[in-house]
Order: sequence, then C-alpha cells, then structure tokens
Amino acid sequence: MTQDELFKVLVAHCKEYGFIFPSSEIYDGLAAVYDYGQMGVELKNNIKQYWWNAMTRLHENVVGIDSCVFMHPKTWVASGHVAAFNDPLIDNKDSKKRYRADNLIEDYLGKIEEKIEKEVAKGRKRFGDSFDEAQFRATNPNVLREKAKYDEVHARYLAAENANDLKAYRDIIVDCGIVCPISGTANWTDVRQFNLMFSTSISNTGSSDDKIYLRPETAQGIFVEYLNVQKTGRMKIPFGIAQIGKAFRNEIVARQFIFRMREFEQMEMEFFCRPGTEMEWFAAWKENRMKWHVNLGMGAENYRFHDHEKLAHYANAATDIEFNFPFGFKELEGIHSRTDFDLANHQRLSGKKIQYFDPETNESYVPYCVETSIGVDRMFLAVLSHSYKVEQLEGGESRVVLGIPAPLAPVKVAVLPLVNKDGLPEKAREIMNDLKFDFKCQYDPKDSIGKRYRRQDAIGTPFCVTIDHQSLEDGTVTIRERDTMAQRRVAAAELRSIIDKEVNMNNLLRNL
RNA sequence: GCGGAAGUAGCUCAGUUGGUAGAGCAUCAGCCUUCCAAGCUGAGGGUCGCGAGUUCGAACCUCGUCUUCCGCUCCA
Repeated sequence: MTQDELFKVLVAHCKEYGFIFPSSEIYDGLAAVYDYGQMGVELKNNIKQYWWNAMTRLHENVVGIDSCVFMHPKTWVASGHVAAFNDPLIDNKDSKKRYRADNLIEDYLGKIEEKIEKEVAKGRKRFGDSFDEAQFRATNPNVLREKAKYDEVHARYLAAENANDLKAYRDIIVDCGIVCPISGTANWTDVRQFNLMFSTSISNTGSSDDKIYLRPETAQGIFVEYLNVQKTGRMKIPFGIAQIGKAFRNEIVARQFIFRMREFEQMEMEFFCRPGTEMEWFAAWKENRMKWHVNLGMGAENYRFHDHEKLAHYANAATDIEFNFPFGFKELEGIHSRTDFDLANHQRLSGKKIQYFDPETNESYVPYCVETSIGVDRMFLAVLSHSYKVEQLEGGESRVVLGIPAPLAPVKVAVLPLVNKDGLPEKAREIMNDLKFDFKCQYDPKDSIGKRYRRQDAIGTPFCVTIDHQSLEDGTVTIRERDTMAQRRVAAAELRSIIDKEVNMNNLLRNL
C-alpha cells in the first residue's frame, strides 16, 4: 500500500469506526470542518491529558488557564494578526499560480540589490587595493541608476503597505514589469485580500462597528492574562502558562483531512523568562518537547526538527517538530522564541504596565517568551496514521489493527463472554462493573470470539478479557493482548493491575 | 480562490447506446455456541450529493451548486 493509499484508507477507517466524521454531512458537509466521533473524542481527550499533565504537573512553574475565544479587538492589533493575516494575493492568469503581491515586489527589490552588489564587485576587481567602495557607490552611474530605481519602488511599496492599498501593489507589479516565474508573463489579476481571521458581531444588531474576531491562536489569551496569573499565582520568572483550546482560521485552502481545518484545537504554552536567557530556554523546550513526542514510542526516526530561516513577525528564533505523516514530514508542533513582542505590544496598546520586577537583578522588565504550540488534531492524525496497520496472518488472513500507544487508546479493555448464555454474560458483567471505574471498557456479546477480537483491533483496544465456563468454576479469565495476539489465563482479581501497568498514563509521564 | 479528477446503502463498489437501482461486508432480530472475523433464517436501510434543464422517460446527457481528492498558497 502506498502512502497515498494509506491516507485514503485511514480516512475511511476513521469514519467507519467513529473516530472522525465530516461536519454537517447530512447537509453535504462543510469544507474543512470535522467532528470527532465516539472513539475520536476518547483518543483526543487522552492526547490532551498527556500534554496537560506533562506540562502542568511535571513542571511546577507551569500553570494552566482557559481563556475565551472572544477577545477585545485590540488584542489582534497588538498581536500583529490584523496586519499579518491580511495577505495581498495576486494570480497569474497564464500559469494559474497565486503569489503574495508583497513577496513578488520584495523579490524584485532583492534582484535590484543583487545587481548593485555585482557592480560593486566588478569595481573591486577592476581597482584592486585602491578601491574605495563608498566612493564607488556614490558615483558609479550604473549603481546610481539601480539605486534610484530601488528607492523609488521601495518607497511606493512601503506606501502601499502602510495604506494597505491593493491597487498600488498591482501598479508596482505592472510598472516594474514583474512577471510570473512560471509562465514568464505579466498577465495578472487584481490584488485581492483574504482575511484569515473569522469575524462576528458581539452586538444584537450585527453592526459591523461591533466586529470581533474568533481567535486565530490561543496564545493571546495567555498574554492578556499574564499579569493576573503572575500576580495571583505569585509566579516567579521563569514560569509558564499553558492552555488548550479552539482556534479559528479562514484558510484559503484547507485540506488534507484534519491536518488543516478551519476550526482546530491548540495546546500552547508560553514560557516567560528574563531577557537574554530566551535562547537557553528555547533550546531547553526544544529538547523537552521532542522528548514528550518520542516518549510515546512511535519511533524517534519519525520526528525531526525544521529550523525556520524566515521568521514570523514576532520571533527571533523558531523551529518546527515535524512528523512523518502519510503525506510526508509536516509540521506537528512549533517552538518559537517570541521575544517581548506580544507583552510589549499589549503594554503599549492597553496602557497597562506589564513588567516584572526581578528581585535577583533589581530590575523591571517586560519578560521574554518562548512558546511551544502543538495542534491537537495534528497530534491525533500523527497517532492514528502511525498506528494503522494491516497485518498478514498465518493462513493468508489479514487483520486491521490500530497500534495506538496503550495510554492513549480510546477503549482500554473489552469484556467478552465466550458464549452468550450459561451464566457467562452475568459473570462478564460482574467483571466489567469492577473494571469500569478504572478503565474505559466495552462489553460485546455478539458474534464469534475471533470476530470480536478483530473489532477491538480495529479501534485499538489494548486488552480483551474473555469469560468462559472455567471462569465460573475457578474465577480465571483469558486476557488477550492486541499487538501480539497472545493469550494467557489469569485470575480475574489480577486484571486491574495487569491492565493498569500498560494503560496508566502516569507510567508514560514517569519516563519524561 | 484557480486548474485537474471524483461523488450510487454505514463501508468497498457494480450499474449495458438514457427505460424510474444491485452485490459483498456491516447493522438489527432469531437460531447455532466455537478463543482469533466473514455458519443458517429473516428484516431494515438509497428521492443515485443537491438544484435546474433537455427528454415521453435521467444514476447516465447539459448547466449551476456543495463536498472530497491532487497541484499552487498558508500554517497549528
């Protein structure tokens, strides 16, 4: 099975077994919105629990909050989202390729700069040791011509950017004769803007004056609550604030199943530290987060760091943890050094002093911040796509099994009476009633035992407990293990400890 | 959003040059009782993505629309 086929089969499996459904399917669905089903929600909750406990229990100096989707509109001015999430886009009608208009202009400016440097290099070669670079730049006609062109375009570009003038962008592109790198033509559409933030109105009249955004990231909720948490929690720097919550982005193209959805869930942690120490913490959290991933046992070779060369407007260092998805290595988590960008901007726009008095240095400062940000849905997809296996068994048979790490599995144990009579169902119920307080259990009396095992394999249940006639006599049962299919006979009284050893999330956390 | 492909039962798919829908699996009820699925009997489930148009007649032809997949783009 190719990776592409695997992905299709996985999507079908998710629907068939109640992990993920397309949203509003009875109304033909809604693009890039998916619902979690009865199995999916269990797996998703377990993933969130693993992260939440790792963050807030294993780090005494990391506390959690739960802030709202709705935030004051100024939040998104301070964060830069109002400006940065309004990309001006332009299409080439011949190649059908879409570009960011500002990127096209920047590339063009870059080329002029290259030309100037080439001229300077020529001059250096010609004059040798007597070369006066400053003089050359100020007098060489070729350099001056290019410099004048650069300055003119650059000025127009800045003006367009500041005024957010879409037509001005297009005029620059047309006037400079910028062509599409693919088609080589200047057959451009108008520049259009796509706001990636969803908006709604908080008034009852729907007036656009009361427009507010649905948060495009959860991080800002942490930044605006920074002071409250720091003061009421008596937090000392360095410390972190963690949050799990929904975020919304109106992606131009949202695809690849739950990899890129319009409504998605983030697990973010903002770690506040003394300015100048952020690179140490950046490195520390890189290592810490990678350890969290690898600890799940899905293979260290399936993860890699991808350092950003081009940094976002708020960062001075950034890396991704990429996972080997069926469609290749893609970003699963981002780790960013956000400097004091966010807090400083909130301080500026709100007029509230957001500073920390550091008793060790006797200084007040706006803390620097290192962020870890992982998509819950992407994590879900990583776990599921790694877990899905079609195994060939002896006798030419095959089975579909989800080898989900046991602590994350939606159902931990299935309780199965071998036959649906002779008092076996009653005994099975008795055992299940004992286990259900500790583990998510499923009872299934229907169909042959082999068929029931396969059903549990398909949803990744680590253990099946089968009650037979001997169970009634001596209180022993058969416990069958998902990955090896091995069975052994144990006392029913031992079940709790046997199962707990494998599925208890604390055992996972202890290895961190 | 642009270009390409697709949409028939919960799933995987048939469906002839246009003549008003089928299979396997799954589900449910009953029988059987067997530690690695697909025994027996019966039942339920689809206005063929949706809406128009052409036609005596549309799952099939035309147009629109929604959704999905692949590329461009963006990112958690």
